[in-house]
Amino acid sequence: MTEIRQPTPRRGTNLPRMGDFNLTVILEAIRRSTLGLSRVELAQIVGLSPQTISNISRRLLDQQLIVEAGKEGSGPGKPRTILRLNPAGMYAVGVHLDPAVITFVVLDLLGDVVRHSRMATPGGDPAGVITSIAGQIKVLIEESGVDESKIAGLGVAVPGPIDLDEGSVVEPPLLTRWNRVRIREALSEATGLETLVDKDVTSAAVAETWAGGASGAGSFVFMYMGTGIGCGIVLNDEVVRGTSGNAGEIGHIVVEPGGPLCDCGLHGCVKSSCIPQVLVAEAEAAGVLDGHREGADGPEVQERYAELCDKADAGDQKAIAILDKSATLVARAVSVVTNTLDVERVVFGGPFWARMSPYFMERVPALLDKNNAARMIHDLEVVGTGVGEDVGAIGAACLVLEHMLAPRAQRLLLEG
Amino acid sequence: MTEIRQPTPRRGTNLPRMGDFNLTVILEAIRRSTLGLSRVELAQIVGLSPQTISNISRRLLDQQLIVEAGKEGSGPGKPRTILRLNPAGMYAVGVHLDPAVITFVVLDLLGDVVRHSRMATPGGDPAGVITSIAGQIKVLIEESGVDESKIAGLGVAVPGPIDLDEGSVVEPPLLTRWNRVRIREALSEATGLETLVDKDVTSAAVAETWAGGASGAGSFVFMYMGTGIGCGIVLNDEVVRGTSGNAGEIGHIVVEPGGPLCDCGLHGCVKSSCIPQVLVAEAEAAGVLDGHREGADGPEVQERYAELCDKADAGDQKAIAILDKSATLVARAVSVVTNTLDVERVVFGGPFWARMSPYFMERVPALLDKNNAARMIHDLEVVGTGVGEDVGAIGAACLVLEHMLAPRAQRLLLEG
DNA sequence: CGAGGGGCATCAGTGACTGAGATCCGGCAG
DNA sequence: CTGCCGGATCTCAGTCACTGATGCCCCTCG
Repeated sequence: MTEIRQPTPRRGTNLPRMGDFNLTVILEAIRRSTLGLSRVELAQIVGLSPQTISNISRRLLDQQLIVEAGKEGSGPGKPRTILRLNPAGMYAVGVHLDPAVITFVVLDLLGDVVRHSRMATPGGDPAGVITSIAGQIKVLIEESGVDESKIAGLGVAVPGPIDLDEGSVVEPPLLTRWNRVRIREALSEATGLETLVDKDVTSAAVAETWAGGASGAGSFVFMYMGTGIGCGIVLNDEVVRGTSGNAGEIGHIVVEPGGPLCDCGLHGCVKSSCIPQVLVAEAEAAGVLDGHREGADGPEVQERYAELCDKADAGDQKAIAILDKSATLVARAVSVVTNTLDVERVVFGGPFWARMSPYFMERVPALLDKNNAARMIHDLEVVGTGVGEDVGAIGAACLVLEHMLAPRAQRLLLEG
Repeated sequence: MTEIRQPTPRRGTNLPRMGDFNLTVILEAIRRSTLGLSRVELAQIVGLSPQTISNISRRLLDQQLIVEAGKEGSGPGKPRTILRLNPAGMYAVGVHLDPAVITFVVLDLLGDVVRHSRMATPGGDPAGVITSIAGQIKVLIEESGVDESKIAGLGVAVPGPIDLDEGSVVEPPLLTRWNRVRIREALSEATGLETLVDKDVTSAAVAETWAGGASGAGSFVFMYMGTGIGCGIVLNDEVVRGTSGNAGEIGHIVVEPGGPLCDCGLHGCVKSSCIPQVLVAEAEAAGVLDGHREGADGPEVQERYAELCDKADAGDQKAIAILDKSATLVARAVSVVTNTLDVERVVFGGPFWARMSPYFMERVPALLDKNNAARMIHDLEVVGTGVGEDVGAIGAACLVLEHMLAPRAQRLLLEG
């Protein structure tokens, strides 16, 4: 128990901040519409006067963030000029540093992938790895052919725990030697790009808000199904990071009575009962998968997990049982989170999601509904993300877009 | 799985909203300072120019929300005029509808209780109960001697689940017959006061932000230890309510492997393992408490629980063991929440807290620290609330103050 | 081909914050 | 006791974002 910190009162706001904020509000409205919006529609939606909309539209057009895209005349009168996002108005680079593989993407303003690449995570010391990453980023940008002045920055998604203030990685379980490595500073210097660092699951949630379409709006939990299982949290369109950027640690929620012993001393935590590595081991023990390969790391687990899913897809009852059980267990953990936060939606995603999706979608929605404390008041949607396997890297790039262009309340406040 | 809702884009902001918001920012800064602040200090803290501070101070003085309270001259130069909250500038009425007892308070602007009263919760139909409540409110206001024009409104804290949009109570487990009762409408009509309804645990968290001093700032979880156990969540000084106002349902977090069977089908949930009723039953079974009284309702449980604590205070090892175990179990649930949200503080409170506090404060901090996923990055404070047993009712009144005077981001946005 | 209607731009007008300078207030040196 | 000085606060324009009124523009329809 430490001394209570001196509270930092919320700071005021002023005219320029207000203007910038309204600009982002309008941009978000355009972004969230599939087909673009006219100025009049925007005025209705955001509640500002048409004049203000016109002025801000002009600023956005000047900045080339939006373009006028044709007219739409339904009845009499002057047809509406449709405003649409200009995909080429801004780009961002995203890197996902995973214990097994590093993924790189260049994203345009729409959140579409312009170019991507991967490399196996080198095992050397962090400094060397960071140099490799910086090199690969340069190559990727060149290959993409994107005007460098249009690149707003670099986002980096890393496994937790992290220190958001420092921009550092703090001893993640599967990345030995990465002890308090200030990756933000290092990559910022090496690439010359404005750099943001965040946790992988948080990045995935941001990806959903930016590139995920309708399911990325409002309040939701993004369940990231990777080598580990974590969640990203978005409440009222704003991502929740927590005091130090470590929100979303759900590995020690107990989901399986009498399950395997976890390093925390309890049995049947998410971390010890439903992560892919455990399921693979279980399948090996049950004879569903042949051979026992110990010390399986990232890519190997993914392969073996795919084998397990293949068997299940082919009708192997034991394989199906393992996947079904994992769905049940994960649903219990999700219920804990959704009941704590009363969100309106759960979005599943991550590198393992595509293969497990049929088994999960069949069971999870009903289980969540059954355990939903607010069942009488509202439904709880369950959807799979539209953002694919690279959600970590895409989310990393979205961190940059979100930071620059999302209407966060924080943007209004004077900094101190 | 339902159709995805049409996203409701964030609405813009304008000049008057900005002015109102800055007013609340300044008020909050003054409120959070113990001894009052001068205009110059305010300018530094909130980041606005001294002129703006002066203008807003004048508005606040005109509204009698603050007063000039003496001068403070340390060196040469004109001494600073200290601005302080005017306790009599605004009042709010709070009601906590608990299954066992209804508590009423009148609060001043500082969050201090001006007057309070209680009544046993009548068993009749809701309409009758609501009439009684309205009557008691009238009496309380008269007795308090407060100028009615200074009463900003009425806050009502109720057990969940609730429907925030409707302002209704939706079938709480211990209040039979309260099925979708629109208590907000009913009490608003009956009393003529602006009325807000919220969940008891959320109200308790709001009480902490308003009347709890330093521990009510920043991001924290308020653990409400009542007949049931729930939590209120505050992130970055703003309370989290969830889609329908039902955030904070943690009753089904599994904390005791092989514990008692819960109605959800699992064993050892918070709800089935650590609520007072269960502990009392356990104590009876272990012979710590004599006699077995079944169907114990609210007040009786509290009495019996107090007896259990008396025994423990007197050194009864079995009683101590029961309380210690409950602390361990609750700590597990708290860890789940704090790791999910990465808050900086846990605040314990509620009607049962005072008695359990020594047993909890001895064990919980260490247990939380051990399980803190962000342990390497920051500490997790554990404190008991300064707001006493009436935290529910006080929080209810604070809902009104918070709604009118807290610098919520929501205040900036145009409504639609 | 003209009327009509809706979209959008222009032009002041309002109001909140800002910067410079004036004013006020108390302590301190002479 | 008096004048000087430093700091806090106020006065007075100035800037800028949003708003309301007005008018131009462009398309459809009769």
